[in-house]
Amino acid sequence: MFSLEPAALIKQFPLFDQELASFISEEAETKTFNQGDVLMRPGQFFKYAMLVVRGRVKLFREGDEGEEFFMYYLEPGNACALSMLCMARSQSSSIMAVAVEETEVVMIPIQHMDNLMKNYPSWYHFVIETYRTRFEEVLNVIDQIAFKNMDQRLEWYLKKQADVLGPNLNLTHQQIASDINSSREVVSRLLKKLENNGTVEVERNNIKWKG
Amino acid sequence: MFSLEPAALIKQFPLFDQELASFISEEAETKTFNQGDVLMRPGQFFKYAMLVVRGRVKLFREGDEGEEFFMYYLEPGNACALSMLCMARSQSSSIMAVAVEETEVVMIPIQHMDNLMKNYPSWYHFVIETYRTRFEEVLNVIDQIAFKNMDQRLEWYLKKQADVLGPNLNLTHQQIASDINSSREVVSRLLKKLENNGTVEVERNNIKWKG
DNA sequence: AATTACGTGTGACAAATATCACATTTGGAG
DNA sequence: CTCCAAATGTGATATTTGTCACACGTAATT
Repeated sequence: MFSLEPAALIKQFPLFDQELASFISEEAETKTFNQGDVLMRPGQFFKYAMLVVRGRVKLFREGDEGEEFFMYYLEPGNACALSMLCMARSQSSSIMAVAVEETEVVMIPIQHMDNLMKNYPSWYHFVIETYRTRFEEVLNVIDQIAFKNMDQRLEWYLKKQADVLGPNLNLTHQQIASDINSSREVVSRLLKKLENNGTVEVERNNIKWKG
Repeated sequence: MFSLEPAALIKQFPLFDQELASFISEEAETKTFNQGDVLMRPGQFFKYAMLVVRGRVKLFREGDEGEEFFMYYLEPGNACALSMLCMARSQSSSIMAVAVEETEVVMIPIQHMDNLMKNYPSWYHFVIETYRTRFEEVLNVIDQIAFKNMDQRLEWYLKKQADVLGPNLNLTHQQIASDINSSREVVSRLLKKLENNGTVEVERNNIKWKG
């Protein structure tokens, strides 16, 4: 469990200064999500800015026929950029966020945003940094799907997974195919190629990244 | 030519209030770019937040082999989100911005950002709105290239162009192909289909959108 | 041990898109 | 007008990716 102490906040969010951490400690709550819980769905309205302090959240785009296209993970120390972007007008978003393990989130009611922006410069820097990182991430996704073939995209995907989840990836080929919007057979074949390369080792329900 | 009067600013940027417009009027400059001028290139550092007041700027992602993948246009009243995101740390960006016609831009030196954020709530709302719009735009791009076939992507592309440039699009098939990362022949064939549909009329150097 | 569900492997084929080679049209420059 | 360069049209073919049908292996269950 995460304690909403200023010191703990600063440890998770090094950009925060003392005053900001104190304020959030006073005004925010934490909430725990179970694996599979939805933090954000298309059309939802935001009441809180959400900062991850434990666990892991998967962000993906939903296609018209229910395809789930993986975009990125939020880890402890990350904030959900969308929850901060949309708050100003409680706009709807078009992206799904799901906890992939038990996940704890600091929830800051959106009515504090103006105050935070105005009186806590370190909050503003944190927000900017959050936007910047996510924007960059999304641009990288575009690079991949616009310019690269499946084999490169698969490799990039596995690398990104390994960066976050560690080198042992408990994924079925079907899950991967869904995340990169391909098909199981294609993924199986490409994985075999990567295995011959020495880039991965493939077992049932497990892929070991050796890049 | 754009006059940096508060009233003119508010007309272009309705979210601005009087104080903000006065401040910008005092501290910013305008700069005119000719057609083809580069406003932003990968790796460049930002000294100004840039607000478009006249003309039109094309934003696109560059592939490793020089492909140019179209993302969106900035029109009068829009700001370059990247120029605001990166300023905080003068980060490098990985996206190109080129004027497609003579374009005038209000340049606000980045050293004013903290002050603007702190003391001008309408600035902060404008920034949030800018981010939100651009993020949404980029997510739509991902939708298209992740889930749609070329014919749908072409149609979407033409519609987006027509929304900005009007129904008469002075584009060659080659330019379109480059913008959607396809090839001229494919674009020609798909355009013919759309013409049979009644969605467009195709002439040399000109496509009339009738969606 | 037999059964079952699930994950994976594989070949044949289909569809979408890219590429190549070359023909044809069109508008403008001389 | 003539000619040239640019833009477009078109068929043949290659490549990439998706789909289908079914075989096989493995782990859990009865």
